[in-house]
Amino acid sequence: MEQYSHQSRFLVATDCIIFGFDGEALNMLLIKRNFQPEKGKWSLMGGFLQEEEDLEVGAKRILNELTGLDDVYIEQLKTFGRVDRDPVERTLSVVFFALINQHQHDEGAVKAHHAHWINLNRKPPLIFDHDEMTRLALEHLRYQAALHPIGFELLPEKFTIPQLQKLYEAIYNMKLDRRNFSRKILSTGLLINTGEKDQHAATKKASLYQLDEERYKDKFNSFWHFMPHPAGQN
Amino acid sequence: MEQYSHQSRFLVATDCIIFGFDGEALNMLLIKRNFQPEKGKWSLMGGFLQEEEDLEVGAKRILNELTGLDDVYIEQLKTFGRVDRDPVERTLSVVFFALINQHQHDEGAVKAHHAHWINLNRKPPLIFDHDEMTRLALEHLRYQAALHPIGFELLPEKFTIPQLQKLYEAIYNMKLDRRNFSRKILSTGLLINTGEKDQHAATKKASLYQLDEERYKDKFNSFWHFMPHPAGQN
DNA sequence: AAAAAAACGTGTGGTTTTGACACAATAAAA
DNA sequence: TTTTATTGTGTCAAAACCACACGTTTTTTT
Repeated sequence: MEQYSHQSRFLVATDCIIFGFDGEALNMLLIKRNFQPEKGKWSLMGGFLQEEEDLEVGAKRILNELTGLDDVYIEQLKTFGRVDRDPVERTLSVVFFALINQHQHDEGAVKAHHAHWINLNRKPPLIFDHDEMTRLALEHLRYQAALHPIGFELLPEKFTIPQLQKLYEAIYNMKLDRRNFSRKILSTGLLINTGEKDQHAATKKASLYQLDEERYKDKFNSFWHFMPHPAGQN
Repeated sequence: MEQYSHQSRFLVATDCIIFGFDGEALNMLLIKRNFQPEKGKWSLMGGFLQEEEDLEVGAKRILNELTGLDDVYIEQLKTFGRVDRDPVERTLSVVFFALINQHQHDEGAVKAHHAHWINLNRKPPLIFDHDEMTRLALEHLRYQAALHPIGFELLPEKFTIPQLQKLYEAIYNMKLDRRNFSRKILSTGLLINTGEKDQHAATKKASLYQLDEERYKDKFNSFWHFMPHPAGQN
């Protein structure tokens, strides 16, 4: 069959926005390009889609190449297609959104790609339309994290409630009330107290929790309001 | 510059999921293909992306071709890229999600494309991965409508609260309490009572409302809970 | 060794929001 | 003019929310 032969064909790339959390601030993994075009500038990690490769597989390939990680939380975010978004040749970019446990990645692979964890509040300008992609991803993260129990993807398997709170505070750039936050999170029934205590802590040691995987899958799409409602918003 | 010359290029299509509401049920606009492949089967409206065309422009072109409408609410939903999703040749499809006022479209254009408004509850199987696209779109509609004041896009400019409620009931396939629904919707402050009454009604005439465009834009991204919380969900 | 400091865990109370439900008002039809 | 269908407004108890207080645990300070 040759019905499509007269249609145009396009380059398709995948770019990944990789968020990580170091316990204090929200970071993203960026690379300093050592190839043309825009050599030396900051950009998202990306690559071209291969002939026989599914989109998500392509994204995971790129993620694995950079972080050494395999089981990463990713979502397809949006496809960017402005005609002139890549000065070399028109390229569509399917943008993926990834959350990883920052302390688990492969240092070597990161170094090899000239990649760095950059605090979101100190992000340099990126090439092409990567700033726009980043804005969208952050918006999406805020949206998702307010409604779904997604933050766990950024934390180690076992974590404390105060750690989780710090993560939320970093995501939204706001202070939260310790007691209300704890009550809200626990009321989801998604957390299991392991009985262990966080030995890192300098003062009173907080309990370590882990996800109840069963309930997590079940209730992922329930609606929640993890963020407080500023008075008068409704 | 020729840096990308050795990379693969792909066909890129746009498919549109077009939702409409006839006052009773939620419908989508589907076409009966009169061309190969899969001639005679039902499918979404779609078309190939053109060389110098932005993605959203392409989607709007296709929408306009089918409905005659120009200012349509659309969102990019997701890009489908399974290697074998189109049997003729690998084609990526960027799926758009459109909400239109069903009573405003161009009958002629619809007929010319062998298109029909099909009640979502009686949707026939569609070609390729269009069923999966539809599922995702419905899920997205439910998600969006539960949290954002998006339903208005499916109604005429002036509408009554009971009309809006019927729309929500159609979206979620559930009955809602009239009084609570009204209270919730009005509490958003997004509706202006025009003072007019709906002259269609057979009994007591309901007030016609319209969107407060100003506040709508401002508050679109506020969080709401338009759907009731079944007891014990949280 | 005792006191201070820091951070954690749980509780309380007033306010707001929610969901279930009742009743009066309006307009056409019988 | 009665009946019927539908709309607008109100009530109340339960639940959720937020602001805030207090006691506990562990390290640091003196």
